Amino acid sequence: MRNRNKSKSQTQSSGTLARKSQEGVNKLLRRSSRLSSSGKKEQDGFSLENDLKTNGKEVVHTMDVCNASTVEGCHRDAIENSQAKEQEVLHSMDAHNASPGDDCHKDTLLDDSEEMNDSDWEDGPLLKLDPVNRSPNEQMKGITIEFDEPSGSTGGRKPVRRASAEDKELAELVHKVHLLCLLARGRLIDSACDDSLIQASLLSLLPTHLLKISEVSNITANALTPLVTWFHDNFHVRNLARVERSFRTALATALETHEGTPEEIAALSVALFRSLRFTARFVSILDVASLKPEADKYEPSNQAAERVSGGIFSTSTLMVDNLKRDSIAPFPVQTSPCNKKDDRGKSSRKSKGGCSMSNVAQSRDSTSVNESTDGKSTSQVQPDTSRQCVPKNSQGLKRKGDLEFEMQLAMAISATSVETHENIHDSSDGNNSLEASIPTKRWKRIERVESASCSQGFSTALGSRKVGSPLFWAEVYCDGENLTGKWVHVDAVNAIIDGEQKVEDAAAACKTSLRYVVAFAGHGAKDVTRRYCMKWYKIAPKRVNSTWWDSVLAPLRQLESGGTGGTIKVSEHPGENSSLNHVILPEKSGQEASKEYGSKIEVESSVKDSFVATRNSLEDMELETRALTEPLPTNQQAYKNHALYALERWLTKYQILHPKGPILGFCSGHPVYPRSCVQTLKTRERWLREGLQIKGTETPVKVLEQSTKLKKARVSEDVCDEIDSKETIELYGKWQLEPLLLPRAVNGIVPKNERGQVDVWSEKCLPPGTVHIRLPRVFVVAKRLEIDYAPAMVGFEFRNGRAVPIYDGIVVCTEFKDAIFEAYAEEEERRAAEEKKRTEAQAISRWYQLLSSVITRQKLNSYYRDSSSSQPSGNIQDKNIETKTPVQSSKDSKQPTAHRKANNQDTTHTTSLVALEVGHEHVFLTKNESFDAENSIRTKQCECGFSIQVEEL
DNA sequence: CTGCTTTATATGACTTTGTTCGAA
DNA sequence: CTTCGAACTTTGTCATATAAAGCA
Repeated sequence: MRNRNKSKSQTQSSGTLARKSQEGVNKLLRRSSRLSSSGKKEQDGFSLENDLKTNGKEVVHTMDVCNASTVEGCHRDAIENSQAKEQEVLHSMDAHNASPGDDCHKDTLLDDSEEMNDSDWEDGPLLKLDPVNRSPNEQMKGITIEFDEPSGSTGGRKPVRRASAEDKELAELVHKVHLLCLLARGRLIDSACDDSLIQASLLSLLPTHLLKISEVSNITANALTPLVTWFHDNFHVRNLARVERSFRTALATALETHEGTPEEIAALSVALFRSLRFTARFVSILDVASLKPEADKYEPSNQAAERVSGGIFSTSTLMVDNLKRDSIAPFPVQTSPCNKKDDRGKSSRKSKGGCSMSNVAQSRDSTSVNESTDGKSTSQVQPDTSRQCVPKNSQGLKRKGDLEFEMQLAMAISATSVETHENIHDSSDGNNSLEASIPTKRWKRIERVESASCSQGFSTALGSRKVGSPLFWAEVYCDGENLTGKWVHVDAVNAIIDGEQKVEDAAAACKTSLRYVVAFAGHGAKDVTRRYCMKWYKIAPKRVNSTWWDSVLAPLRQLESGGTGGTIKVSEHPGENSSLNHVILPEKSGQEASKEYGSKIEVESSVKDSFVATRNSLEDMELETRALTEPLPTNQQAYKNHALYALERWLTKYQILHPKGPILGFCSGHPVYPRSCVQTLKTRERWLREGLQIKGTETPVKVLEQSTKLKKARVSEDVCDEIDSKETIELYGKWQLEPLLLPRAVNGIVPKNERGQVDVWSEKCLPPGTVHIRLPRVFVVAKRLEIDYAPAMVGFEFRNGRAVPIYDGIVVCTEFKDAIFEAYAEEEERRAAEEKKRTEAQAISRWYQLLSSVITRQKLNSYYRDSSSSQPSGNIQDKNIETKTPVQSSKDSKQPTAHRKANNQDTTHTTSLVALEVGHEHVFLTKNESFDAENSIRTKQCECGFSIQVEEL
């Protein structure tokens, strides 16, 4: 028996073991697949970013590159034991030696394996590929993984693996954390811009004639032009491999050398404006990790590399971080020679791209190190900047990504060249369409050249990189604009003033979306995305839940509005920043105040207060207006989830237009309604849950037909008419409702529903005059007292593919509440007493059983003297159990047995007492044990001869 | 030939009101 | 005899994402 037990438990445990290890391996596989792909990316100069999105733990690893390889190693070791999957894993790990085009193949492989784990695990190794005999050399040659498509790989290409809820949650968390980090970074930069030393140094550099600008009272955007031009001519974006201690020192260095990252240059411009007593903000696109899981999985997301090796903030400023990695990465990633070469070529190309926005200006002054690697492509656009730096690469092997990149670069350059020239001299907004058309044409031309020069075809649909995107700029408050004053976009890096409409296009050209544009000032921040984003419906789904974001920004907004008011303030009332938060009448006082302010700098502090508050609220209004006056999208799909507009055809089953109008416009013939007319409909029962009921006279506004389930019912029941009425779902809208009015409880009778119960979704669902008593077994009391009650259903449980109601307590009339509580207390007391009595009785009976068996045994022993007390039989030793059981010896049999019972697991009764001298402690060594398999009785023996028999269950 | 629209398909999310049998 | 509780079992529908086809 024991043997059987043992083997059984072994099989059981091995069963669970197998399951456990399978789970473990699956997990490892998943992780290693990520690691391997990231490992590959390291070598390609790409990134570990995907890990950020897939596994929380890996976030840690991705934070420093050096760990990654170690981790990979560990995984490898760990996986070594799992025979079946190992090969695949190793193989996929080796994939980083393969060419970059293998992404999808690899994914296919991993996905397949993941899916098969459930069913095929026990069937032995999956020899899809035969990697065992493959020599490392072969792998090093960059042989692509080939497999014979054993499963017929449905659909041919990459199997789409949908993100699970877990993935989404994780992605959202990463997104949020990233946002917070970027906000923090922005505040850091903002406060560095306030540094008086830096501001003073900037002022000292400024030519005298430009200093006068601070005396202009009603500053306009145009008035800023000479200042911005000067700044642009004197400060340049550059690749810099600096190991910066803090941003402030970085900024100081940038100031000293007149060059720095776009971030630094933009920050310097903000500092300059502030030093001239302008109200200026540092504005940044927060280029966060995607909210959707694996959204940029197939992008060659080089930006992610920056997140790892460089700062998180400078995600899209490739040049800086790539260079950094190449030159100063503390733990250079292992790269095979060929890869390395490639990598370098690529990164230099990237770095060139990073500066593209400012290339035009920089080419004037040849400090720019940004060499173009491919004369052909760029020369069309910017002949001056192209110099052959890495000619080999450009002639020889070109990969899809490179071509793509070069095209984008060219595009960006062309876009910049147009914008820059036109904007400096003329800040009107009329030439948008012209500008937009030019890059496209260029692209086409370039593409033609490229495809001609490179025999291999390529797809322009390939993932594109975020290169050279404008990410940082300044906003200066110009009182001279718009009567009331206005925040003016000033991109000193690219010498663009008042080009807020161009930001979106420029960013889009670089595949950066304006999900979050945040302005930093006064240690606070404000979301100004709406100023720059024209197509809100496109970015809205890419942003976090707005309540979360608003709550995060709320305190920062306060600071910001204080800061933007405070900067411009005259120093007479320095302590006023904190008291700026009361909003006074928005528009009128604002205009007055601005006029007053414009006339003279000495203004009364109260007026200033209102002015400041108004400035902030004016901006709010401006942004709000933009939000509400978004142009109608031209494609229908945009209306699907548009926040402002709706098309009837995109409504869901449970939606309706009420009232149906006004019609705001037409989109390919379909009338466009305001989204506010869209009402969500619910069934009577659904509304009940919210404590609402349908007004007596109302008829369902929409009736849906239910299908499959009731067709079956019809077949079985053959009662068509009745079911037909059942087959519809009657929906009602909000406007048809009134607060729930349940029949009042009268005469102690609880009004119940058709099931004889009360659905307690919330307090509102309780009929008036009743209470919900949530106590276990309380219904017994009510029944005993003959009080009318209804079981309270509180929800559903999904069991066996079926919904089962959950009951909790009862609903009774209020007047019985106290009586029930009283009776319940009594009842519980009684029950507890009974329970106690029962347990005691049970204990006594068990003692009785035990003792009588002991006595019986003893009688038998004394009767048949010859039978020995110890019965050695089988010799099975259980090494696992080594018991030292101290047994108080006593002639009274009760105590030791009790003791033994307590000390031995699974013991039901014991026998065989030998009187011993007092004080001896029995020691039961494992080697003295024996086990009778037939009766499953274990006999333990002390050195003194005392033995004890234990029946194992 | 590109880009938009439609359609098909797959998946995730959400839905949600029993029966039978055996032990106490 | 009644009562209680556990086991059984895998539901349908809608929204959404994606690919592919269709179309201008």
